Amino acid sequence: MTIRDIATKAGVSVATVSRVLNGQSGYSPDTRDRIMQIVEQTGYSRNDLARSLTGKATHSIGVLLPSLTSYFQSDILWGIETASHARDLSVIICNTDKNGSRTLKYLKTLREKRVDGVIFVSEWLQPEYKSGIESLGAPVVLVSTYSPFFSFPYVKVDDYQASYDAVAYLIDSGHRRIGMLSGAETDLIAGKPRLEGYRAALRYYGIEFDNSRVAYGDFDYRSGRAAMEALLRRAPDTTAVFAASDEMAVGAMQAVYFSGKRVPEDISIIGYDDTLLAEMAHPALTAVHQPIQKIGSTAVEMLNSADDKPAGMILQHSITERDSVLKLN
Amino acid sequence: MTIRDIATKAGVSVATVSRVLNGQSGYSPDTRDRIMQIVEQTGYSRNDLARSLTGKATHSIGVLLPSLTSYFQSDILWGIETASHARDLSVIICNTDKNGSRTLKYLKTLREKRVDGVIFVSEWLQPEYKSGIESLGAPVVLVSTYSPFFSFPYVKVDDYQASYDAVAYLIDSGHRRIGMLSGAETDLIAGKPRLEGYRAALRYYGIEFDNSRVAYGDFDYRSGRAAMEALLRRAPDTTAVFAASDEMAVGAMQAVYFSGKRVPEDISIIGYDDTLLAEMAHPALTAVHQPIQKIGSTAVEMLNSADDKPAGMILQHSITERDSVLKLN
DNA sequence: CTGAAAGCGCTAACAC
DNA sequence: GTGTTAGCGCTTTCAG
Repeated sequence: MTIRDIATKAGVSVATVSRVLNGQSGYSPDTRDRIMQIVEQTGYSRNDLARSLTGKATHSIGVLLPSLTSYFQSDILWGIETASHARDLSVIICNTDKNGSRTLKYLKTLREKRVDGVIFVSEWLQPEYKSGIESLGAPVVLVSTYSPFFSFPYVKVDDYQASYDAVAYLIDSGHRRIGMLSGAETDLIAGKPRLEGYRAALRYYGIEFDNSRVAYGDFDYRSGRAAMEALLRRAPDTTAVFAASDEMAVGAMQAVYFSGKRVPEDISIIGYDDTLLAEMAHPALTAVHQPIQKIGSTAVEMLNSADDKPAGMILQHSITERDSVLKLN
Repeated sequence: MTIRDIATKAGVSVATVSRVLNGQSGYSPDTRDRIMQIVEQTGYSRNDLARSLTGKATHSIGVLLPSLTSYFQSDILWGIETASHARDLSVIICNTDKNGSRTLKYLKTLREKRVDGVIFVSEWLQPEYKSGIESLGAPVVLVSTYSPFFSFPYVKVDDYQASYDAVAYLIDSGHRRIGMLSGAETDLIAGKPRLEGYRAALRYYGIEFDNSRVAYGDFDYRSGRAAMEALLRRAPDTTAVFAASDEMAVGAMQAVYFSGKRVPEDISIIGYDDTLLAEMAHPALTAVHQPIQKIGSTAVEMLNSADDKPAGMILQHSITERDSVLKLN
């Protein structure tokens, strides 16, 4: 069943059918009704491929993300999907698995599919992606990341400031011997900035930075647990810890329990992201809150705001207080 | 840059270019090299829309799921995405939000995009979807669900048997006063069967079913917590509980803690799914294991195995023992 | 108000 | 081996 079939049945031309189907003008109410009726009866479905081929939009966007299995990624995706659906955009997911060649392949596919835009989530854009991205010929926006090589609009929170605030919160609660479970220092998005924020807060409050109080991981549960074990070993007098992600924080809790200590009585922990995990933890996790879903939906909006996109958009973070931080004062 | 452009540059016809681009036969190595070189230079990218329009596949599938934000859904999606990528299929995600009209709208879009197949994850297929699904004109497979109205192939574990085994495990561990945190009885997929499995196990071991020991929720954390609170109130002498999902189990743990009891010393808990959450829980959660990612990838395989699809595929479940169940014997 | 016709970029006979 | 040509289903001038 094509537009031509229904044109024939209605005794009009394809042009007319196309017009009514697209809500344009230039036909009598009469013919419109006749056409619509036939459309209903026959169960005609327009072919979006043909439609897009004529040079219009494809009504689909691609989302590249390093992983699917964390509440953070899921929530971002939720925000993106919801906003897209509201705009009649289909979203194609691409799990890059932090793999360069996989990413390149996705970029190729996305280009062949002529997507209307692509969103990179938590991805560090390699210079080698340049040609692949440019030839996309579509707008791109960055989520929870940014790039020094590409000047794409981004939407994220201020990692440095958020970390600073988390640590300041710990200090305000009376803690002085504060450790950190950080991402890799080479990670210029979620690693270094958060670590710097931690150091800056210590500095501001006149607390000396002690290298033995920071342990590294890669944001996931297991690495958080391992990092905390190391930290506990190296600096057992630590009374509070700032974890660079909720998952790491939960891993840290586990390590604390197994060391025979308690949270928050012996060790306070503050997380980062404020995902559902923070609520599920026991004790419930105090954490830096990111408006995750909103970050996702904002990205979609930026994709569509043709021109005058801001260079970037920094969304507000905050601290959600729960039960994992002991107030010493 | 189209196939025609590169044909001109190479001094051959579009047909020839198409042939080499698609690895068909019928051209000299010479012309092939010439063409490929021009393709490289110009950075030509084939237009998949045009390609699909000619009646071939669209190389994309749609995945409908009720939610994005649970490890279970994420893992299923991971399995689907990974298997799809290996087959050069793009996956379009559709978050139905358990909403009928949203689902119908997605079905419409998916049809307009002429997807090669669609996968329903954990969705109960409403009769009203019938025309929408049929007019898709594409194969569909069901994941972690099945349908009495539609005879689509499905892939899942045996919910009834898995639940039976979970409860039998509890009984074997010496428990007799066993409760259950169930999904709605009206949920014919993950609700009723699991509840029936629970009852069957009790029956088999000669334990009387006690209605006050079962509380209902909807598989998520909060409902699990609330259900457990109710259960604790109604049947405080319960020594073990089977939760219909890991999330509910974790919610239950929280309720237990707040009631002043401990897991597993006072109350044992066994979960269902065996997601990352089970590992993150404290104590680590013993749970019914489902091969989640494999379920996802298997679904993609079924989509592609043209004919002779099995009516359904029941994957093996097992029990992952951790620390949330106390052995009374 | 409505129709004819020229593509959009590609594939697939069918010729030579 | 290689070229011609007829679509695939739709949008969009350009004419009436």
